[in-house]
Amino acid sequence: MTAACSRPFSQVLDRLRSAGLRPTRQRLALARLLFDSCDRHISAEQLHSEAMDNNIRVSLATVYNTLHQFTAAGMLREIVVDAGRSYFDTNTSDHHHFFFERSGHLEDIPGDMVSVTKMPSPPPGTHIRRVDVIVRIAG
Amino acid sequence: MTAACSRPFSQVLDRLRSAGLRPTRQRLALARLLFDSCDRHISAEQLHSEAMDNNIRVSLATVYNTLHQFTAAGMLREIVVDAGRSYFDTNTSDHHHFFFERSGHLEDIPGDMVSVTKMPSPPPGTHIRRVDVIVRIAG
DNA sequence: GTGTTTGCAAAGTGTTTGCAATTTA
DNA sequence: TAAATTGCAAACACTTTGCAAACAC
Repeated sequence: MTAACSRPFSQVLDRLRSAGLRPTRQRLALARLLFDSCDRHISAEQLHSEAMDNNIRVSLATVYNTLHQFTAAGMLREIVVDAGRSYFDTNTSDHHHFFFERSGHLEDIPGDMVSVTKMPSPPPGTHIRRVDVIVRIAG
Repeated sequence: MTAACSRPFSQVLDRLRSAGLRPTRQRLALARLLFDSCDRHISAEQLHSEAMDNNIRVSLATVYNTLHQFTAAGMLREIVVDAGRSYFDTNTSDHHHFFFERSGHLEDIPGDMVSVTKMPSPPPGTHIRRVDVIVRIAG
């Protein structure tokens, strides 16, 4: 039943602890939904209704809080492809995305499939936090 | 008075006509604000208040409509960096962006400063509409 | 005149917030 | 018990919509 790339329960617990987050019922249940399968790109509303489907009582506000807390803890990465909706990616390693405009669906592109060269340097005192590449697919 | 890279009035008119858009007072005034200087990254609210400052009477709804019509006509490009706010870029040539997270400010990166290699092909029947590279600057 | 465009205010969307009640350590 | 967390509903910011009045051709 456990998907090939699920994260062990203990690892999730450790991540929560080291982020100073108590392992509450809601956070554990959401973590299970998020990390029991691979490479999910999920919105808050989607995760909330998935929780409902699994009889996990959790409010939408808590889903938002939890997604942001997990993101701050490095367990998720936020992706913005489209004004007015955020997706959260369970794959936090270096990679990029196809965005299928027709369906709104996201798909990973491995980090080594893209190379960015000759980047101008950022102003002194600042640094590059991340480079997002979004390949927009139409049709 | 005219900035170095402004677009001639006649070109704007032709673009509007070929998109089937009547050159109304509002559209012409907004076009002037947008294209009289170079490489602007502007939100609907910003353009609306700029119009107010210049005594151009135009409603926010019309600013939104106009920005979308200009985008459909290829005169603008929409950029999404951040859920809940769209920017419109007056530079429609091939290029990418620095996004300064602290200030919310955008800056162009010339297209030839970035190279994307070995891209996986999109599914049959679809095509790549655009590749967006956003370099997120923190600090 | 005829069809397009506009402005307004209302509705819609996704997200955040304030605070009392609950839960955790 | 003290501090963190939750749920709810209300507030929010941005965007879109519906429709009558104004406008372009």
